[in-house]
Amino acid sequence: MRILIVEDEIGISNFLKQGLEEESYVVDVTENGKQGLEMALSGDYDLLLLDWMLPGLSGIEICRLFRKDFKETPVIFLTAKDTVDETIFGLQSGANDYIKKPFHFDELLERIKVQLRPKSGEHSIFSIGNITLNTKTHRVFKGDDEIMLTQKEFALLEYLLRNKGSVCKRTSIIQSVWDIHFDYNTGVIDVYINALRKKLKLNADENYIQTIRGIGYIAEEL
Amino acid sequence: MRILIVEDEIGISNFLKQGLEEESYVVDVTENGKQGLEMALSGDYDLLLLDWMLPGLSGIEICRLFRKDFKETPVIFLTAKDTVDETIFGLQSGANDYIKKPFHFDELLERIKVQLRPKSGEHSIFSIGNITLNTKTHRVFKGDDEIMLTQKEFALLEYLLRNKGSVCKRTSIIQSVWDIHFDYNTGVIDVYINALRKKLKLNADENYIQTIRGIGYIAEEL
DNA sequence: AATTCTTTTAAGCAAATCTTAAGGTGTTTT
DNA sequence: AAAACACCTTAAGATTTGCTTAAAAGAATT
Repeated sequence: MRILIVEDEIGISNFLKQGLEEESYVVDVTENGKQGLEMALSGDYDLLLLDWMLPGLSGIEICRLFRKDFKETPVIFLTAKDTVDETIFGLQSGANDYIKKPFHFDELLERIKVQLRPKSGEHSIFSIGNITLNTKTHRVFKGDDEIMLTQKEFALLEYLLRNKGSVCKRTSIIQSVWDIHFDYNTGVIDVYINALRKKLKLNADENYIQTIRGIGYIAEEL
Repeated sequence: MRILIVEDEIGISNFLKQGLEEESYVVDVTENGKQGLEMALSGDYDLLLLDWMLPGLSGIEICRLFRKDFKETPVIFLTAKDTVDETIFGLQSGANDYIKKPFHFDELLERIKVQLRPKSGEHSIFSIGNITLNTKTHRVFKGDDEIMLTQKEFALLEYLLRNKGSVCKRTSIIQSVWDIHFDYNTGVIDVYINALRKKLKLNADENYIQTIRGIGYIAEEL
C-alpha cells in the first residue's frame, strides 16, 4: 500500500514516514502543495495525508482539485485547526477524515487502517483460466497445484489480473509494482513476465499473459 | 493542445502566451470578446482562458453563449473579482474553474493541466463501419475478426477515428502520431495509410479512409 | 558469517516494427 | 500531350523491442 504525505514541516513528515514504513507501507513525501497534487493525480497512491496549511496550494485546494478529477483515493487531513467550521469545509472539499495535531501516531495508524480496509464486497480472489490468485491468503493456484511466487512475481500477477482485459502499460506496471522513481528501461519487467509465464507453465493454448509490443502486457481470458 | 486566450490587457496575454508556449501548448490570443466567441466556436481549441471583464462581450457572456452551443471545452476564468456571488455566477455560466488575479503562473498551469487531463470514463471505444478500436485493450476488430496492428498503425487509426468526420491534415497527423520535429515530407504517412487499408481490408464499398488530395486524410462513415 | 532466496542488471539473440527510397499510378496543370 | 505533382505500393535496411539466460547485487535466514 502506497501513502503520499504532503507536509511542509520536515520533522513531522520524517516521523510519519519512518513510522509508516515500519508498518510496511510505501511512503513518499513532498513539502510542496503543487507537487503534491501532481503526485496525487498520478494515481499511484492508496491514501493521501495532507497538511492543512501548505505553501503554494493548501491541503483543501489539493483535495478539491483532486476530487474534481473523480479520484476516490481516501484523503486524511492533518490539521492544527479545530473549529467546527473549518473542519466542515475540509470534509466538504472531499476529505474522508481528519486528525488534529498534535496526535498520537497510533491513532493516525488506526484511521489509516479504517480508510484502507478493503470495502466489504471487494474481491480478494482474482482468476484467469484455471489460475486463481488470492490476495488474502497470498497464494496462487493453477488447478489444484499451488504455484510458489516471490513477492514481486505475486505483485505483478496481481496487477495484471486486477486489470484483466485492459492493457497494462510498462510505465504503469513499474509505478504500481515497483516504484515511481524506478528506471523502467532496465528490463526487469521482461524478466518477471518471463518468470511468471514459466512458473505458471503457460503453454501455447494458455497464453493468458500476452505481450502488446511497444506498450506493455495484457492478461486476458482466451 | 490548443489554448485560446481572450484577454484585453496585452501585458497579461503576452506573458501567458509565452509561458504556455514554453510548455508546448499552441496558443492564440484575441482582445475582443466577440471575436473570441467566434474563435471558440470554431472548435479548434482544447481549453479557453477568458478574462472576466472584456470590451464588447464579457467573459461570462462568451461562456454562456459558448455553452449554449453544447460545447464542452473547459473554460477557466481569469478574474480580479473575488466575491462569492460573482464567482458562483461565473461557475453557473458554465465555467470549469477560475483563478484570481494576480496569480502565479504555476498555479494557472496546474489548473489547466487538471482540466485537460482526460476524464475517467472517457470513451475508450471508437468505431467506423463495422470496425472498432478499443484504446483500453489496445485492440481493433473488424466484425468478429481481430486486426493485429503495430503501435504506429494503431496510433494513426486512433487519431483518424478520434477526428472522424474531420479532415486530418498531414502536418497534424505527423505532429500527433509521430513527433513535432519529424520531417513529414518523407512518405511515412502514405506507407502507414496503405498498411491500414490493407490490414483492414477496405474494399471499394468500405472506403472509410479517404484521401484528401493535397491536404491529408479523413475517416468517414459512408 | 555463511547460505539461500530474491531482485536487479547486463548481454546476446531473434523478431517485429519503423523508416527510407524508388518505381509505378493516377490526377492536375500548363 | 507533356510535364509536374501527389499519392500508392513494395521492399530492403535500420532500428527498436522483447525474450532468455546468466551472473551480480541485495535481503533474509540460519
